[in-house]
Amino acid sequence: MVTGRSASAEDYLEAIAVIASEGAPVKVTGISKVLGVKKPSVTYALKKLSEAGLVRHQRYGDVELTPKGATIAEDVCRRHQTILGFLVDLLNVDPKVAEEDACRMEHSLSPATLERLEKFLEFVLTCPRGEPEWLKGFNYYFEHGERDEECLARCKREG
Amino acid sequence: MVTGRSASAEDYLEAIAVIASEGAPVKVTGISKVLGVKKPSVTYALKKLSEAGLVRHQRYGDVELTPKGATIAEDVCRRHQTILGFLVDLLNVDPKVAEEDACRMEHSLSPATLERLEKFLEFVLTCPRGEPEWLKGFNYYFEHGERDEECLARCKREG
DNA sequence: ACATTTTGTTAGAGGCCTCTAATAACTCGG
DNA sequence: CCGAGTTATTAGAGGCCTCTAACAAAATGT
Repeated sequence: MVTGRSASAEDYLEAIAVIASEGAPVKVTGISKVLGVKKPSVTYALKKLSEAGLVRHQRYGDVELTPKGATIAEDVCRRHQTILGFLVDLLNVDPKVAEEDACRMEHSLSPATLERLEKFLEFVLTCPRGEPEWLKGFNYYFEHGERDEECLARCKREG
Repeated sequence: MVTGRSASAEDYLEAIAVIASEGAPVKVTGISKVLGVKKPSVTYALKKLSEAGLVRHQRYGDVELTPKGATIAEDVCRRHQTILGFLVDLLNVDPKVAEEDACRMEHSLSPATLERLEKFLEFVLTCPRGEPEWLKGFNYYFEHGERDEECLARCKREG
């Protein structure tokens, strides 16, 4: 974990960032609850992250991200949010499932893919005319197994 | 690994399925090459997978998926293909990067999300009129940071 | 200030997965 | 049939990460 880039390490950094962003002091118990692991696991992780220079923490003290750790944490959060947005706003996946999926997928997204996915979301969702027609079309397609009238008509008209 | 569902286990099952699908006999060396691990790691994995009833393999023999193993392998391959298709055909991510990303992401896609992603791809790419205009629009947007004329015009026309 | 409760740490075990080094079994050309 | 080369396995170590049990420190409240 000295490299600080395992999925587990990213999870810890992310959890610390999230707790800190809520204004609460970051403690072992809090991290433990967020990640659903026992406290000794947190202590172990903090030692590793500390050695890697990503976190500041001394016995019985509160936890703080170093600038390096904060950078990584931000990056992870960004990947998380992007994936979540894609799943929820575009694919219309159930938010709870999407959250779980995002937690797992956030560790395997390359920078190049992240960039394109972000742009994709941005492009689709910030269309000047709001949620594009074809997105409604997709959700209809998913529910009914066939394109809606509007879509078929447009396809024919433009085809 | 007795449950047979770790990322590593899925990788082995997928590799075995891929090699088998090429008509070649599945051997330790082949798996080792596909996954980029040393042969003792393969032997270890095969023992585990065998205990889990996902693979048939005896000392110095060829490897075979059990029906249960084959089902999982197919599922992994399907997730892989779907993600790859999304990254390459829709996001236009570099195929090499996309392949690597797919290899990592394939392990973290829930059934619900997979289903929606498949439908999404299908909807977009099998549009009766071929590659939709807005996909070209996205690629233009990605390159230039702003929407192309066609897109803006349409937005205005329909907005 | 002291006993109780909460919080955090250490110690030690164990699973997963990989590696290297050494050994064993298989395969083939001669 | 046999020896060389290939292929596969075993043995053993080690990293990562988690857990439980036991203990230590800190915080709380009366």
